[in-house]
Amino acid sequence: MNRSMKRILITSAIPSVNGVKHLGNLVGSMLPADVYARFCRARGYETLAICATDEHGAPIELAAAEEGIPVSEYCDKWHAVQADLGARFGLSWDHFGRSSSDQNREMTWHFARQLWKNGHLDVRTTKQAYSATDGRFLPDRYVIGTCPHCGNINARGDQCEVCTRVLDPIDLIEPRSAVSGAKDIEIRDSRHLFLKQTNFVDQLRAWIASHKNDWPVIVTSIANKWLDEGLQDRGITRDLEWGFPVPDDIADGQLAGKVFYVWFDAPIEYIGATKEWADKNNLGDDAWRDWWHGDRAKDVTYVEFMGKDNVPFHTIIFPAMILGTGEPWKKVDRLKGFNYINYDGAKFSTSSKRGIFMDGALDILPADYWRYYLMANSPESSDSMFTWEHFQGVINKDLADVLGNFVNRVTKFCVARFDGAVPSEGEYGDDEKALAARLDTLVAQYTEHLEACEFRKALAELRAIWVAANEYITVAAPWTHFKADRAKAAVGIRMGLNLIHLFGHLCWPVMPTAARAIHHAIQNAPEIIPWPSKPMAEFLGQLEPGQKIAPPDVLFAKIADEQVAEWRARFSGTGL
RNA sequence: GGCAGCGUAGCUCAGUGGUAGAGCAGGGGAAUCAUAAUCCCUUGGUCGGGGGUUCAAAUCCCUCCGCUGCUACCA
Repeated sequence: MNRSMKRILITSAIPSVNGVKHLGNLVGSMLPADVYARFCRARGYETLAICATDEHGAPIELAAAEEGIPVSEYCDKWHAVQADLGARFGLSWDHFGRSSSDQNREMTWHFARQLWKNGHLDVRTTKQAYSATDGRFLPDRYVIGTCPHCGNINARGDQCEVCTRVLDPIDLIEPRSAVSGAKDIEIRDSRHLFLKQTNFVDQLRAWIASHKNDWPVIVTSIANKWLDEGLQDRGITRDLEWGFPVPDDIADGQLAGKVFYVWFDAPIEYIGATKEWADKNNLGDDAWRDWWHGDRAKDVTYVEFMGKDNVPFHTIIFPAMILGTGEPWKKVDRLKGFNYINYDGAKFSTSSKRGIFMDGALDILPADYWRYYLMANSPESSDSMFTWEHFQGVINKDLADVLGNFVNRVTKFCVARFDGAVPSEGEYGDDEKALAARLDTLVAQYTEHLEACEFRKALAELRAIWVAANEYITVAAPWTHFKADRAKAAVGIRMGLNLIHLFGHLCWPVMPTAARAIHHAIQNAPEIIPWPSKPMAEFLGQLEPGQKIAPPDVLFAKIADEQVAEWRARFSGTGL
């Protein structure tokens, strides 16, 4: 393994296995992680991109019950669906794991044992709602009753959505089970393990302060808010059937029958999934350590992608767990947190099917349309807004007109006038030199922004590169010069073809399929299309005269007003 | 209620102390290779309201209004 290479470990917040994810889930974690991973591979960095489904927790247990199938079967089914949709969206994970894996169970037990051994876990007795009819403990939010503050008869046990007050199920008047409606709710004592997060406040504060300038504001402000409000020790076990059982050697078996809290084992799955990846590829029992542990992972830069809802778990709880092990685990270096994308003025909603989900998105348009739009408008500094008009405008203008039409006009003209081969006549002159100089700047800026995971800015540069090409071809005007000065026209088309070749390289991290189609117009593309490292003057002069080209079909079809009307109706959700 | 973020052109957003910006949309022109696609020029904003600090404020402080999120058992 070449250890002089830059090494980048990338994780996306792992999506709940529970159903198909919407574009809001995609845009904050999986998609930017993939664009960055592809960029890193294109640059030749040693890259490992990890994601997984999060398969534990009460909602999953209950969803399986609702479908009437065993939880493991439910997870198998939806993991496969999500893996398929991810692949169809071009998400190029090195491994898409499962938090319920054997590897993750071992890793979770290891973390728990270390924390227990080091005195960072407590056994405490808590009051939990129990439904005899359901035969189970109920999470707070699955107990429904009348709010003692405002009288709302459908208040949830964790919080009343009408008066927004935080509740305890004990407070509810006439509590009932959200699962069965049963009214025989009783409060029982239940022992649980607690992570003594308070042991790590100072270390966490210092660590977060050290990232004040390289993490987004949204990330440090959320993390500091938690610290400022005072950390509470956190329960890390639950009264559920489905999950990793607490081993008997922790607390002398006092936790028999309990499982670990989903948020305890979910972040560990980043490591567990790396082990799954190593096992799958027969890399040996210790290969995962090269990314995660001690000196073996010393040269790794670890980058995490997530929506803002996930930030507390990745800045406070998981780091506290890592600190508590007393072991040299890799901690996140760059934490890219995202805000939310709203749909036509309100939130995407999984429960009311409002908004666009990954399967529906692919039903109507290829993945690259979505990838480009979402990254060009990613909610980096604040929540962003999806509207169909805006989406239509961006796709039609940027992709169909500025990029697609450039490829089309140059290749078609080349076929009509130069026999479909790279013309050989003429020499590059001042216009071509000026273009190369301008592109040196734009490509460098595009590269810097991708390196910094500044996706909106990066894609604005990419677009500026396409615009520069259109400006050039307008001035070069080969269609005007063709009759009087064939060599001059040849120079313009040769440059145009080289520009298309450049686009194939530059688009690949964002739009892998379209990038390959663009590159294939000129010549075959390697599996990973490498990042241009040469100066533009050289890169744009590399196509061999006489080489045949192959004009592609329409790369990006325009979106018609009628389609927009149809899609708006289709995706408006069940609430309308 | 508490905390956090946001409020800049018709729309989506940059800009965090030094003469208000981009893309789209709108207006005018050029070109006719191309998916009627491109290129050039251009209209447009008392930077949510008010107060303060400063030689200078979209930017810092205070206050008010509005929107959004979080509030620890939804991930």
